Amino acid sequence: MQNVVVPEPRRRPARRPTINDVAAAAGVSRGTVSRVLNGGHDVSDAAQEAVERAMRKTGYVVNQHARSLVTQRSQSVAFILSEPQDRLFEDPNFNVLLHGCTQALAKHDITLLLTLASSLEDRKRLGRYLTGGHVDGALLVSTHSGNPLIPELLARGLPVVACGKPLGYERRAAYVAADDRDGARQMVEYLRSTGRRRIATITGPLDTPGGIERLAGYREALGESDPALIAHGDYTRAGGEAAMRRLLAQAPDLDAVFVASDLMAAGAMTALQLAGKRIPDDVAVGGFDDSQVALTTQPPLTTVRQSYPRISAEMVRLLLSLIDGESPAAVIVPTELVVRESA
Amino acid sequence: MQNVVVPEPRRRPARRPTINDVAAAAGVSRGTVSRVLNGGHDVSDAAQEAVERAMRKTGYVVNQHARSLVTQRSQSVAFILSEPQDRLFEDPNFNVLLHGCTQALAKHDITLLLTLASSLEDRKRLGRYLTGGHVDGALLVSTHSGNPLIPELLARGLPVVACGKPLGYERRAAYVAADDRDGARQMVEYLRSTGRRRIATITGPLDTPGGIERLAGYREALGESDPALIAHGDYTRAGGEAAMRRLLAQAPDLDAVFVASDLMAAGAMTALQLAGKRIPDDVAVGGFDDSQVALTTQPPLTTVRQSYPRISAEMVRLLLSLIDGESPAAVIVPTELVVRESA
DNA sequence: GCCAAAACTGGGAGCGCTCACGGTCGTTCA
DNA sequence: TGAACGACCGTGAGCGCTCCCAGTTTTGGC
Repeated sequence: MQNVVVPEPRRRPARRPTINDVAAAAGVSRGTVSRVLNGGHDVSDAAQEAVERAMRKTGYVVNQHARSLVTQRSQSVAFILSEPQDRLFEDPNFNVLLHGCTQALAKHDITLLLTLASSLEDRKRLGRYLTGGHVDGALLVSTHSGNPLIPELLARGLPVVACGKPLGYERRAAYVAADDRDGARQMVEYLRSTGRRRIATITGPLDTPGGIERLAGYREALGESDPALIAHGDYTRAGGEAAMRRLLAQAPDLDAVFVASDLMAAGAMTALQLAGKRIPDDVAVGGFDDSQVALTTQPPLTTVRQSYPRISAEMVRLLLSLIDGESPAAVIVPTELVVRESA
Repeated sequence: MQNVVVPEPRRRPARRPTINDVAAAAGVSRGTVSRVLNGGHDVSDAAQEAVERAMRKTGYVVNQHARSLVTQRSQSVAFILSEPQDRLFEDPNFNVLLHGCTQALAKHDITLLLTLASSLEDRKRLGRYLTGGHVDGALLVSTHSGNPLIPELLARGLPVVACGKPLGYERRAAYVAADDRDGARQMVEYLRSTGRRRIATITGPLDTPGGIERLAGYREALGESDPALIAHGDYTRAGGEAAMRRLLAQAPDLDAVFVASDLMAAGAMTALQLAGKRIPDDVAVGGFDDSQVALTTQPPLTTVRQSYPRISAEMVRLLLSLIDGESPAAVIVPTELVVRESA
């Protein structure tokens, strides 16, 4: 007898029940089961109950692919994370944003999917995935400009809502942004109102909306300003510290500094304290974000609050309207000055 | 003239091209286009090129739902985050795990989807989503026992691989776990080898695999042990600090402590230092995880490394084999002692 | 008691794709 | 020369659902 290789018998895992199985079990037609599945209109109580019993008995779960094929809807949207090295995770605000979106979408029975794309290769696959009909729309946090995913999704007609102005696509993509410029203006005006006259700033990277807009707000509030009072940071604590050192060298007489993020502000405070400056007596410090760190600095940080719950709610509202066929819009959410002890 | 409400004209956004459009444009049949889409076997060079040109011209993107409907595959798997308050995000190791899985799946052209489920409501929707055929399988980080999603997914026959022993489902769900017990044993034996005689431990929560197994390893290495040398923590820094204080009260003569996580170990070190103990002179401290914090403590922490890249690779391998019809298996990944200055 | 409207139900068509099958070539080899 | 084969291609069937239309039954108003 030969050693015959039996063609793999791969036990098919017991075919999933379909709508037909349920219909048969309930003694009704496919159509009636479908009606029960979709809200139960025009279904008699008897039929409704028979179907429900049959579904329980057969362990039926609707096949989303079949459904989506005809409805052209997947009842899910993607939250795109496409930064190479994703620091977003570490940002507590990001968590708030994410959960806010999840909750808001849940009200419409839509599942939120987080998708990562670090490498170029990833980004390609993700592009295919997203435009292949898997999701009804996408949310994304736009940080640095030039995210290659945006034009692709836009070209395919996928509804996209960005959090923060999507540099280069402001006209074509919908977005929700905090009123960075106004927040910065408020802060600087507040600093002036407390008698500060040499107000410096540490900006975010100038290829990010927050970097640009907050600087613009600073300039707006100050009229013209001394270039020596401006230093650029990168939204990290260390970056803020380094920028503050540069500022102190360039303009030793500064008496206030508006820093474009709380984390950088924390770094700046360290630099100031190491330089022997008292906060706020010698130098007032203002931050931006009202994140966790604002409460842990010594002294607590005066900052600008952006309401993330509000932002996430608006993002979802916008996305749903896009999915419904509306045209892209921009929503600017107000910011609010939060005065603590650092200024 | 009456004010007639015109039934919403909703401009249909220019029907997406289908495989038939491509076939027509290329002058071939549906079947040939499909073959090109799926690897291009049995397709002449001329046809191949005509189809590719037609796809470019029409801007064709395959409809994943239609494809999935017949293949019963979605080419995507979910990574489930179902902790209510997700601290995982803050854990740098989690990032490594996530990216590792993404990369490993990418090799098979499978997209990884992160899904959140904080509330019960969320969990229900997620259950529906996952079992509705949207994904081919799921990866999950099992922390506390009793995750209600596990039995549901298992019942529906969805392939599931857990990271860490899924308490209560060890037999039915596949999992990959670090060799917690052996790691703990190694650490304690190392502490003994350096002459320590009163070795205490701070455990993780006892409804987590890490909590249980690391304690078991500690006990194994020590034979019997004094209950006064055991305190329970919750994987937080503050929890570690509190547990250390309790230990110092219960057993002031302890000369070493094995802490079940680096973060707790950092807290424990704070408590020790506040109590005037020198590390490692008076008390040696050993951690677990080899996370970022192990390098930032003063002195640097001796700890147990678990290889997250390895774990993620194994998880993906296991999941793919499950999807292929293999039966669940458990993989235990070795752990390794990393000696620094704290012990 | 009659008729129209409302309530409910069944089933055909079709969403966009893959798969299996069978047909048509041109080649090869006895 | 012709049978056998491989390369290539087209087509029907069908995945599991929703949608819609054409019934059939029930209800209500006069």
